[in-house]
Amino acid sequence: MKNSQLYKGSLNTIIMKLLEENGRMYGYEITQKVKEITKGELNITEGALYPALHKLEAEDLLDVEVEKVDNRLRKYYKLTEKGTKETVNRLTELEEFIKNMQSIVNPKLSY
Amino acid sequence: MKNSQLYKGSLNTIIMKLLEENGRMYGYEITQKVKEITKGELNITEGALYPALHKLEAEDLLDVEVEKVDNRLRKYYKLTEKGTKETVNRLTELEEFIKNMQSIVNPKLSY
DNA sequence: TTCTTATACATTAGAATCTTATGTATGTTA
DNA sequence: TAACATACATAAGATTCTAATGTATAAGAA
Repeated sequence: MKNSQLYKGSLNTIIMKLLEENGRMYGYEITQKVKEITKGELNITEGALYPALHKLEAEDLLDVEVEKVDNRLRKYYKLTEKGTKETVNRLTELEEFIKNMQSIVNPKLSY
Repeated sequence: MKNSQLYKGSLNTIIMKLLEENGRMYGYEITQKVKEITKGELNITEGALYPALHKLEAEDLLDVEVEKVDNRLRKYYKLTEKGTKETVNRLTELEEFIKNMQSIVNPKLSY
């Protein structure tokens, strides 16, 4: 499936929100969770996901713990303290973004 | 003002929706309209706007008419027939996108 | 009168984010 | 035994943007 260009720029916020909600998750789990929530409409590709996780970790927003489950490697990510604080900002930004887009799409209702 | 990364990918949809709403508009007018609707929160830069307009025109989604008003050049853009049809798709995509993002941000309300 | 701000177009270098393709490895199911 | 699922990763190239710069006219302030 091809994702709309609209999703560009929203991946970091999605990752951080899911981690806030679920405590800790590994990469593959995130892709499956997003697929489930959006009923298959949004598929996060590995080429987008893994670099994003690495960058968030480098920015000290995520911590990682490596575990071996069923003889397979898993990297569990969770929000750092800094990441938890930043998630609040990102979610506020997302709400503002959605509100603004709705104002543009449905001007009668909003201004 | 710095726009959130979230807006990345949404400019084409914004332009097309405004043209659907207002018949025809010129570039500068679009930037002012968006600023007004979003109460100053979203500022479209020229470096984003003009290439986007040129691309939409090249894709046969927009038509352009050049006029001189008060001794200043204006390029009025309007949707082509193809552009009008495509706008419906883009707006549907935007609604799906917003719905999906809300499902992720507010799981209790939506799944 | 000169400087700033507003109007109106445009391009370009570089950044950020993504897709598509490819690679490695293990486990499960047809 | 072949396909699919799980689980990580990178890399080339595309797309979309920001920030900077450029041209030109008009209006308003110092």
